[in-house]
Amino acid sequence: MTEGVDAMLDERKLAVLRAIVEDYVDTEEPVGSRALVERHQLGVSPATVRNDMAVLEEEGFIAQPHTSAGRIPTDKGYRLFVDRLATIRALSGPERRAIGTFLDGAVDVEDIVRRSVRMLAQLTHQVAIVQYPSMTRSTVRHIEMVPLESGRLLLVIITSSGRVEQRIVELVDAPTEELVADLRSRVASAALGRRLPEASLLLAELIDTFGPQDRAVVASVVTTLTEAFSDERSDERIAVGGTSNLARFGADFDTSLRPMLEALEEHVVLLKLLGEATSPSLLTVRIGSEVPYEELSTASVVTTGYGAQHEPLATLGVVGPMRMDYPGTMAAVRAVARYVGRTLSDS
Amino acid sequence: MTEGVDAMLDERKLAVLRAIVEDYVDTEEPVGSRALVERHQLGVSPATVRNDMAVLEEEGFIAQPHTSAGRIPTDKGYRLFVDRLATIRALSGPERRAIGTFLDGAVDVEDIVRRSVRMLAQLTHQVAIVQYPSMTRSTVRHIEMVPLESGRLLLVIITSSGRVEQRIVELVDAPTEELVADLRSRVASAALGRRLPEASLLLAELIDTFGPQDRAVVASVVTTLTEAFSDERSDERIAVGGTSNLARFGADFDTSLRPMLEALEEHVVLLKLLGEATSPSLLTVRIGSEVPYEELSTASVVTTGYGAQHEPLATLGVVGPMRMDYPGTMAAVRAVARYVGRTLSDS
DNA sequence: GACTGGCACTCGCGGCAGTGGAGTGCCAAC
DNA sequence: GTTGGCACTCCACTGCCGCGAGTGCCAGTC
Repeated sequence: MTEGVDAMLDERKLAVLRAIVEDYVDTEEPVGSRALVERHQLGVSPATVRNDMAVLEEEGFIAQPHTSAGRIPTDKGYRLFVDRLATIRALSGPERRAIGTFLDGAVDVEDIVRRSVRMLAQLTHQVAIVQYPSMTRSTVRHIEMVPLESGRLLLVIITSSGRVEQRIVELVDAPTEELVADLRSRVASAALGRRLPEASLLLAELIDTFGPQDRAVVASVVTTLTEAFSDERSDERIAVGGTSNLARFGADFDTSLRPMLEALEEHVVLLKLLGEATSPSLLTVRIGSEVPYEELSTASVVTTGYGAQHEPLATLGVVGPMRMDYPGTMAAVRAVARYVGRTLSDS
Repeated sequence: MTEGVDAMLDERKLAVLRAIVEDYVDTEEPVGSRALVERHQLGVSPATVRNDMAVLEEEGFIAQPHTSAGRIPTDKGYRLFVDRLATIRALSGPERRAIGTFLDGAVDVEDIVRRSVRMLAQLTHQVAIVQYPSMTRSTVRHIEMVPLESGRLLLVIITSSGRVEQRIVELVDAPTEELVADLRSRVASAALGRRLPEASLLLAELIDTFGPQDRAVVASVVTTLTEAFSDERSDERIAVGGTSNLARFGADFDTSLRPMLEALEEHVVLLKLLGEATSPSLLTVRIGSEVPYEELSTASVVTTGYGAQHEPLATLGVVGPMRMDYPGTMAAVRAVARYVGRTLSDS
């Protein structure tokens, strides 16, 4: 496939494609052969460029909206551009510093997510989506177990993603102090540092290691913990920002923007979208028809996982028009993901 | 003022105004005299209606987009309609049941707010805004105080709004069991059932009632509780839904919708908007220029407080085009507020 | 005096033809 | 392989015209 492209398209044709993508992203208008040679140092005449364009069109990388118009890139054209022609532009120093200082001010997970959505939308001028750190992919950092009055037991779980959950277990009769102490230490050694699903499994095995008279208590506690671990609600949560940037689509509101706004409110759809990225930790770019949702098939989606050292906790990214500044957007998404990951593991 | 209106406008002119508002809301088009007499039983001819319309226009209740067009209501016209001509239409049985069952499924405050935003947007086909229950306006329902190992003390606070907060106090040396028991009961009697700011004051007074050797401990605990009580972050939070209903504005995207979308993302602005309602517990309707924000001055805002028995915890409402179904919207907002209040105090 | 039918007038909107210009494809020449 | 030239296409824009909805006014009627 790649050889095919190389055989078909020489260096200059690729340069023409790159120039077309760049100009079109810039001007939002179909770009013609004359404008191309004027704005770029291609060293050839418009006529030559026209010949190249004819080939590029035949191969499906560019298209004409109508006969007497310039060319615009197709999905396939953008794909080639992203894969082989674009270099991810590093963010400017001020931009990087802005991300850092803005995220450093965050006080908790909620705040980090909100700030990063805002940051991402601002940097890319597109719609930003940030998934809350996933419970199932984070690890158990701390478990507190405190007897309250009248046989109730308070459980507090702190995860590596900074989330704090508390549960209260109602027990038929109050456990002895020794039992609680024993349970506490055994639960700790079974769960601490482990991923939530794994911890659940180990905790389940714990029940049988207790004497029969204690099993009822242990079972309730374990069940409650397991429930808290697998609490899907926290995996379902998502923050969206910068929807006013939908204006960049420039299209007709009712036919194009409205369905998108609706899709963006359907967090279930967005979660699937984020979850379907090919590689959870790498930067994924899906362009136009590659986006697996009808409503967003005129858009492109740039996502990446975030979290500590290649252990993605969740995904974030942006949704924007196919005609977007891919190098800049990819750089911004990657940078924000890194900072968020760092901020989360620091706190 | 009211006498002025009554003197100026007889019964039929008011009926004409009502008919114009209703038809315009329905059809989205300027309404002419012929259409009016056809759709309503006014018992007079178009010519007569035209005379009435001329008076209504002179008084500023209706206007013509251009000479040869029908009339549309002005801000002032809608105001009169809402104040004197509209009767709040009760919701249908199925609608009411839908609210009830949908909100009953909620598991916590977060969920209640999310569900009510969705519900409100769906019922009104407008942009729904729900403020999270205010900490400062809710009361202390329960305080748990549990000594942990190594001189740490776990505090759990449950408020009337269903919110659960926990804090851990680090103490230089571990308090005796008696002290904790004493503190627990005195804190409870000072704070339980009281509003958070009030409770803070009473707790502060508590410090001096303890012996000097215990004051350091008591002071730390009270400080932590007070901090938790006045946690402003929870007062700042807001949920927005149904933004795709902005399509109902039908106006040009860039000039009108875009600024609105931006305003709706500025939760600070929205919080002010909700906070500025004339009466916190009553239904407030602000129309067009009455809305205190430039970006939303082509919109109307319907809000009301919610919470248990006339003790508003926070505010919710909708933002929609001036041309909205006021009776229906007002009914929906009021109904959802009631159900949310009930659900919160139940849980 | 209030209401009505008739009538002239206004003005936005949709359809239509004409024009200009941007851009192309092709071809012959270098 | 590249280039300049040229004929061709087709969209965007403009001005024009006729239609129809709606009005305001006036004279006539109950």
